[in-house]
Order: sequence, then structure tokens, then C-alpha cells
Amino acid sequence: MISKSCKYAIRAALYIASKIDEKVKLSVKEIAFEIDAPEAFTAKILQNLTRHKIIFSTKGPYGGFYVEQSNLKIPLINIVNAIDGLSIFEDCGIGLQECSDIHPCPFHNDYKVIRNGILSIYTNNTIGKFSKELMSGETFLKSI
Amino acid sequence: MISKSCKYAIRAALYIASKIDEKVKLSVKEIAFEIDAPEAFTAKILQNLTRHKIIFSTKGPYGGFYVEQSNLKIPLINIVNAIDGLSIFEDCGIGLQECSDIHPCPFHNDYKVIRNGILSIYTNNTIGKFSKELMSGETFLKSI
DNA sequence: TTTATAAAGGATATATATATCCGTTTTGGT
DNA sequence: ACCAAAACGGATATATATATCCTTTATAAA
Ligand code: FES
Ligand code: FES
Repeated sequence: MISKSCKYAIRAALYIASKIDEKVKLSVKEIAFEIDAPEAFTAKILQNLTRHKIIFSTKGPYGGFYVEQSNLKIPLINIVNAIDGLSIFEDCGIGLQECSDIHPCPFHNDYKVIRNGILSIYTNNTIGKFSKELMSGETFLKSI
Repeated sequence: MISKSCKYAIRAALYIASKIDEKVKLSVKEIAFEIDAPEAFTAKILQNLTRHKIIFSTKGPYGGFYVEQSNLKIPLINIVNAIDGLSIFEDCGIGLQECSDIHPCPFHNDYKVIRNGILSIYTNNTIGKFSKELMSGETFLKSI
């Protein structure tokens, strides 16, 4: 469904948000390490998130990536939109050019339910909600 | 989730099954046209399905691809397994190396529900069920 | 037995996604 | 003013998925 890049993006944004209280800017190097992603590629993704104002950045010494309180209200669907776009939520489950109620594929009814379920996960959860779970140690961003 | 190849495979298998009553073997050319897929690539996928005994084929004049009644009982998950494998149903929603109940990512609980829902669609529907819907004109394998 | 037909299979090509590299720009500290 | 740190941005490389091409093999009919 969502691309590998988008998964990195979500992990990165959540990691940065989970450090909001430390009031320190994070380097690409640290972020990439903490989310278990390649460094140079993570850099590209962070640039993208910055352009979309999902996170902030400053250059130079003591610079890096960070979020403000306002960013915590952003739903995760905004990240998906920034990286993959939203058309994935309109695609047919077995690749017909158009997903349509009046010209449906055999999966259509079942698939629509699932697809909307996925959309809901991204829409109903914010960066703040998930980053809070990370802070408390309930959830994690990389495997052991 | 599933690959483009897998979507072609499902469309192809369902198309062939939907023609079971005509008692005629179908060529790659016809199948590819009817499911709106590239011909040479469809050929590869059909070979794969044949090797996995999801469909049958015979070479030579009047040869082609076909299914028997017994194939109609095959659930769609078998096609997914043949093309993509089943590991996709164990993957983490945001790409952690392991999806784990005791070391979960922030999406884990929600994602597991969705992922099992998708698995159910493939497990609970057979080639026969969906091909019957195609025969009756309720559903379609390519866009208008 | 010859011929035509159609799938099988191996080799290769193209497209897309993922990943890296390196010079440029910005910025804070000295 | 100068230097060092760190993100930015463009170019390039690699990996994977998708797609094509061509030769071989099997089969049915004449
Ligand atoms: S037409 Fe296939 S999912 Fe809607
Ligand atoms: S750990 Fe991410 S979905 Fe299970």
C-alpha cells in the first residue's frame, strides 16, 4: 500500500516528535540510526517533510530537525500525502484503471471497507498521539 | 500490499475460470486482452500459475489455458502465495523488521486488524465464487 | 511424417523505487 | 571575518519490479 519511503517518513516524523521535550535539534545521522534507515535516503525524506512543513529544520551548527507543539496535531495522513499522495486510497484492489461502484471488480465491496479502514488509521491518528506512546515506551520504531 | 504481477495473476485466473463452461482453451493473447495486461508479461504469469497448478495448460494447436471444476474450489490466497508469497501478511505496517505483539510499533494494533481483514478476503473467497460473479455480469475485470 | 500452432523457458530490456555522493548554502561560534 | 557544522539540492548509482524478445518444446491436424 504505502511505499518504503513513506514508512521511513512516518518513523522519522514520529521519532522527531517523540523528542519534542528535549528541546534539542536532531541530526540526520541520529534520526536515521534511531529509525533503522539509510542515512542519505533519510536525509532526502526529511527534506521532503520539511518542505511540507510536517517538521522544521535549521542549518548550521546546532541545527537539525525538530517539531513545534502545533505539529503534534498533524494527522498521519498528511505524511502519506506528502510522500505517496492520496490516490492510493482510490485504487482498485486488483489493478483496474478505475475503482467504481457501478463497474466494480470482484473485490470491490470487501476491498473498499479495508481501504477505508486504512485511511481511517492515518486520518484518526496524529503525530502527537503516536509520539506520546513512543515516549512512554509502549511502542517502538525499530526492532530489537 | 500485493504486487502488480499478483493483481494480473488474479485477474487472469478469474477470467479463465469464468470461461469454464465454454469448454475451450484460451490463448495468452485473448487473456491478456481481456484483463487489460501486457501480453508477454501475462504469459510469464500464466506459466507460473500453471506450475502451481492453479490453472492448466496444453501446448500446440487448440491448446491454451483452462481450469477444471476442482480449480474453482481454490481460494485466492493460493494465487497470492504463488506470486508474492505469504510473508506480506506478517510484515509491520511501518516497516519494522519484525511485527511483534511484545515489541509493537505505534500502528501495530490497528494494522493487525486490517492485515487480517485483507488475509480473510483472500482466504474466504474462491476462484469459483468470484468467477461466477463475473459470468453473471455483476463484476468486471477491466475498466470501461 | 510434415506442418502449423501455442505454451515454456531463458535471456535481455525498461521503468521505477530505493539509495548514495558531493558540491552549495545557511548559520552559529570563535 | 573566518571556520566548522549541518541541511539542501542536483546528479548519479543500485536494486527491484515490470516488460519484452526469441528460441525450444509439445501437440494436434492434415
Ligand atoms: S473496482 Fe476493484 S476495488 Fe473497486
Ligand atoms: S510491529 Fe508494526 S504492525 Fe506490528
